[in-house]
Amino acid sequence: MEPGWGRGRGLGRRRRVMSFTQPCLLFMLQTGPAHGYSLLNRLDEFGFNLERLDPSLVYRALREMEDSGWVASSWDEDSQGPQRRVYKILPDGEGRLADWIADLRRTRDDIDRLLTAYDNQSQKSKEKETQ
Amino acid sequence: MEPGWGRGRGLGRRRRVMSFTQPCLLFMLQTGPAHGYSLLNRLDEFGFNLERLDPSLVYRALREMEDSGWVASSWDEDSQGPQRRVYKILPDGEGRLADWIADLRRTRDDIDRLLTAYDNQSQKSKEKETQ
DNA sequence: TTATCTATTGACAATTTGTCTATAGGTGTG
DNA sequence: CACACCTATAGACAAATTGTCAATAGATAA
Repeated sequence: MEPGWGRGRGLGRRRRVMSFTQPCLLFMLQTGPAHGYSLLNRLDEFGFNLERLDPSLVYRALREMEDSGWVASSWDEDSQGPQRRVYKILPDGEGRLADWIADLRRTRDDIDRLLTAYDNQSQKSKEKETQ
Repeated sequence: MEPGWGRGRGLGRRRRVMSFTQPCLLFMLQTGPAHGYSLLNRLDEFGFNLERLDPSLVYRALREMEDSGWVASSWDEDSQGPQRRVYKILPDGEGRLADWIADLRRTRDDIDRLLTAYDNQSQKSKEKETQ
């Protein structure tokens, strides 16, 4: 459905994995509504380094997903402190997530193929050495 | 060594996998010198769709890697048809490839973590349905 | 001579990321 | 109260990466 690493020329234009952030956010939202800040702080579960991750990137990703109709947000009424937006996933978002997951599976398999080839190659050179 | 998906804020700036093209090219060059066109046509082994892949992207990647000192090129003397550049990997390129492979391993593991979580979640919803 | 395949390059637009700054309410401390 | 610090979100703009298209050119086959 979505293109692979093969880009360019007419058809498939966008990269397979739009930075991994949006799929992770969508996945977290599939388990229940949450506001940006808490999502941000749970991204380390997916390999993000929270000290290096600029929060604005997460908020931007959420806004973009809202523009795309994958999530909806509203201001949380009963919250102490500064106002916060609560996001929830929409049906289109669940569909998008399913597509992304399928893409990620292919991506993982592609990476695996290279890793395996590399390991085989290294193995071969090593065997040659000890001949 | 290289940053993860976590971007922004000072330290790790570049994305982990620069589009997958360069690692694949470097890997192929590790098995022996080759010219751009033949490398291009072997990229389908790594999941690229050759019909959609714009050749200019491959040549650009090769030129960038040459600028970085990872590969070296020379014009092939004894070749029929249009002149062609033969690339070979340099020691720095082998080092860079090893780093990329390590990054890709982490990337694959990160993706795997999300896929596993997604599958578990789907499994749970299914079980709930049939209750 | 026209098309097609091999082979490479360059320019420029579009998209995605990265960085930095601004805003603002709440809490705890000296 | 002044100050630091944490929660929470947003906006502007620069930098990097990708995508698209067009140009060039030799060889070969119809």
